[in-house]
Amino acid sequence: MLITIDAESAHPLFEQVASSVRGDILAGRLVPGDRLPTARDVAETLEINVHTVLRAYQQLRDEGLLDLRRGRGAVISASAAPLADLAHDLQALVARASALGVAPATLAALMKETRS
Amino acid sequence: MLITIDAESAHPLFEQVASSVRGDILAGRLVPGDRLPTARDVAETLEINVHTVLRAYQQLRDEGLLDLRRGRGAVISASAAPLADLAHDLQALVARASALGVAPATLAALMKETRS
DNA sequence: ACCTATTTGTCCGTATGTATG
DNA sequence: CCATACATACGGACAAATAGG
Repeated sequence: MLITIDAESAHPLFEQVASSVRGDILAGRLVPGDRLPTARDVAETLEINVHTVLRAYQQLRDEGLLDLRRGRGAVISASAAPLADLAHDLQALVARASALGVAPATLAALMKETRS
Repeated sequence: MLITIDAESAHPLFEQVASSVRGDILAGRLVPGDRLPTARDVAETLEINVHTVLRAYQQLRDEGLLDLRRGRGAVISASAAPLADLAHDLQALVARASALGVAPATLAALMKETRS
């Protein structure tokens, strides 16, 4: 488990932390059940504030990728498993939308309002 | 515009603020284009911290209900665009993901990592 | 059943950055 | 150029759930 950030990046720190974990899940380096280091540990390692890490963790929780429990820590959630497969079709959709001038962010917004 | 909270409630303050605004939108008391009072004003009125209000506002933004702009304030967002065709395939993908136990929010997060 | 340490959750305060008007 | 208002980050404090002794 390696969470990395780039102080020079224009992206917010909390977003970088979330993105780093997300990438590890997509790449299969993190699988359901795996535990992330505690927010405090990550914060100390990266030399950033605990709240910044917690914000990243909570964002991932909102995305359904992380299971957070007080006193227990952060665990990759079960629903994070079949992501690699979906990622392929997702890219196709994004490409198609892009050709229509629809930005990924717009698609993402649409997606949140889509009921299955 | 009246945002109310209950100090005795077990629900978090930021959630109560978000819920209050959400209710007003659902009830039609707030329509697209309407401006919310600034976070600082709400905080002072309710005697809570600005961050607590901002957190509520940002959650509503993540839900697609609010449009936040620096220096301008918080505006109820216009309902989503047409994109009917795209929405159809989108729903199919969401349904497929759902069958795999993957939440829409997870897909939306994935999208951020997808390059077109 | 009790106590303690751990770890996330919330809230407050402060400071600085940045887009808007 | 300047005031406004959201955005991010840091710091501290206490609460609440969990796990372990």
